[in-house]
Amino acid sequence: MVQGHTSRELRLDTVFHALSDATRRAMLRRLAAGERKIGDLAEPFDMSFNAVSKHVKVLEDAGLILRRIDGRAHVCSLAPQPLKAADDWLRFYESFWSQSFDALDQLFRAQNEAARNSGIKGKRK
Amino acid sequence: MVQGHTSRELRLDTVFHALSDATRRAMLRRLAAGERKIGDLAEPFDMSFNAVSKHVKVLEDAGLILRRIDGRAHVCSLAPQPLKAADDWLRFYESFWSQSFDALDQLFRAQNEAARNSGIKGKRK
DNA sequence: GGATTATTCAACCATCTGGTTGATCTTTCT
DNA sequence: AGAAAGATCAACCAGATGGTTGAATAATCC
Repeated sequence: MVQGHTSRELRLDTVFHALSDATRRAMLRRLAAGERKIGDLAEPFDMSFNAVSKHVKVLEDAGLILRRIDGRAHVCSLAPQPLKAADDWLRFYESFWSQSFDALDQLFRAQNEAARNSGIKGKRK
Repeated sequence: MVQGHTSRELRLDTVFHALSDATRRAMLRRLAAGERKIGDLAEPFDMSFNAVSKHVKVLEDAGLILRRIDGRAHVCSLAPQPLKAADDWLRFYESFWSQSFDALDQLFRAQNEAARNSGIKGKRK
């Protein structure tokens, strides 16, 4: 019964979910170059304007973009803080991937860790 | 018609999706301490063993864990490479979040960038 | 005022998601 | 051999997701 479900966890849920779609990631890349109105964001994609509008909403709900209304146009800009939150979570694992151990090394290492930590089912059969 | 959909894109889709669930993130944290059999992974959570088994499959399909079969137990270990791929994607934005600019600074900056970069559809018709 | 532009909202649809239960399979214990 | 343990598979379900179309709203152009 761990299941903390802090608001920070919920936030990470929505941020990672927003990032799990290539269309939305491409939009963020585009916004890194500067503000874009939604129509401009839609232009490169082979889907309806409405579909793009929905993607923008997902990004907005995740806090990844800000929307400024300028006349009849909605202008979007990048809001990078949630990306930092996601990166903070990921960087916990930096030591694992930076050690360039291959699958076997990793297996060995993990086995050692398991033996030290749990001690339980060290050997079987 | 951008829509590259390289296999690397597909990979990021599945990795970010796998990370978008707090239960799965907790499992990865647990595996960072060493190998665990699926039953051990299931123990902290208030859900059926089968539900946990499905989560493990999602992580496995995303390449985030390896599974080794040991007698009747399936032993999981962390496979950190896809986490690095996700981090690589995220770090592109490091300059944005590290500059601690607030929303207004960012707006200003993005506007300048937009003026310099696009120029294209500044006005049409 | 009327047309056009930029966008949202609402309804619909197929598929995916995260959970459940029940049956099955293999391995280990006694 | 039979029971228990560890896990998968299959079917089912409610709700979310990603797309569509059509209608409505608000701002700008003529």
